[in-house]
Amino acid sequence: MGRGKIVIRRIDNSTSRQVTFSKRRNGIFKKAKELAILCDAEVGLMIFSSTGRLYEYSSTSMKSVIDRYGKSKDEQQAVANPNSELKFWQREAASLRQQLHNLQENHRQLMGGDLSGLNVKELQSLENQLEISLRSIRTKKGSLVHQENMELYKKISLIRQENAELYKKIYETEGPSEVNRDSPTPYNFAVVEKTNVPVQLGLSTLSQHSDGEQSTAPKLGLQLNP
Amino acid sequence: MGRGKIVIRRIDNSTSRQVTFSKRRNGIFKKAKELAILCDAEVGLMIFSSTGRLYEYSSTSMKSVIDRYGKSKDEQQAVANPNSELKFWQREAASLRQQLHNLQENHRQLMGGDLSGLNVKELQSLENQLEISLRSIRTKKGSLVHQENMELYKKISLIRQENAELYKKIYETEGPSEVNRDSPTPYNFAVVEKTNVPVQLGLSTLSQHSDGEQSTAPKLGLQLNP
DNA sequence: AGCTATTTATAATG
DNA sequence: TCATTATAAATAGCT
Repeated sequence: MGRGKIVIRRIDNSTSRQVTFSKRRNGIFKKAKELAILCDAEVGLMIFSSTGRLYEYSSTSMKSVIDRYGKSKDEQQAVANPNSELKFWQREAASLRQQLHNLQENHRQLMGGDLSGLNVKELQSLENQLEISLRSIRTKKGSLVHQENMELYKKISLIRQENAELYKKIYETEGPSEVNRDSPTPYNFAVVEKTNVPVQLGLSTLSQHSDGEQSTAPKLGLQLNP
Repeated sequence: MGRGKIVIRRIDNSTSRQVTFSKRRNGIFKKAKELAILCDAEVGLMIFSSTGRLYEYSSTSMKSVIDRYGKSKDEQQAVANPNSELKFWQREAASLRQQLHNLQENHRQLMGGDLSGLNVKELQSLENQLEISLRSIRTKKGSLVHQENMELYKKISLIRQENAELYKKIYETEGPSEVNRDSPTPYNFAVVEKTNVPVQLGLSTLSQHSDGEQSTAPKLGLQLNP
């Protein structure tokens, strides 16, 4: 795959050999990564250049790959080792790995992955499950947003109260001047009643939204920030 | 480098994944051999398939490569120690158990379980994920139901045709009597046109239902059962 | 397991 | 080393 065909034998010219090494090393690393991802494989690749330098790639970690390699080789030799504790742990790991694999498969399917091989009934059940999940998530989110808003209102109320007291101070020391005119209501109670109106709106909006666009809900709290 | 371009992501279909694995494994082994020869490099390549099978290549010997790797990394490989193997498996089991636990937690959360400890943003993300899943499930279900209906209509058409032929026989043997009056149209073609009307309705209903109550959809097929 | 239309890797070159 | 490009090689999608 180049301008000309080459024979696979050692490249004599040292410079060309280096250049080719660099290019092909990148190529094979890319291939290794693709294989690992596409085929869900664990890959370990070690390359020592002719100058002795190490280049490595592993889809997980080289230690894991080498350990697994050693283990795999031991199993292949199948030297009937009567060490029951070792066998116990090996079986334990195999069982756990199986469970993990099953759950991963389930999870992948759930997250919109591979739906082939499911019939209408199974799809209906999946759909129902997801709908139940969605409902409880939305409920939870709604109450969280509500709580968040409540805290924000409380905060606002406190700040307004503080303001009111500051105005009161100014009023007491300077007399009833124009300072009061273009300013918010200095009375805390009235302010609280005012700010409570959007709270009710926010709540009813949330419960209506159980099936549609809801990403605007969190903004309710933010809009009230000074 | 194939009939079509592909995205590098896990291949969902298990059979295709196996086929691709086999092809690409051969490809990468060839590349590794060529690199070793062309560039006078020492190469070690270990690949574990998703089913756990080991495939390996090394230009010298895997032991040599791993030893050299260990030296190069200034790490000692204690795999030879039989006691450490036990520890390895214990660690392996612990790690797998942890992964399993995490995934189970995730799964439970997803299936409408314990949502405490999640903030609004996380809940929103979960909600979005579930909505995507729901959409793809509904699409899949819709097409399955449609297919089912099509088969039922075909069946009905065949039965009506049979009926028509029976009527024809009666007509031919008994002459044009009253038998025909309170009975369905004996002509097959007309019947097929009639039964086609609900097909169109069913289809448009399905596509409109992408966001709302859809559990009635499967009944469309059932209502037509004799 | 083959077969090709395509994509991808890379040898040669600037 | 870097970029370009003509060409060889790999392989995705089929059968």
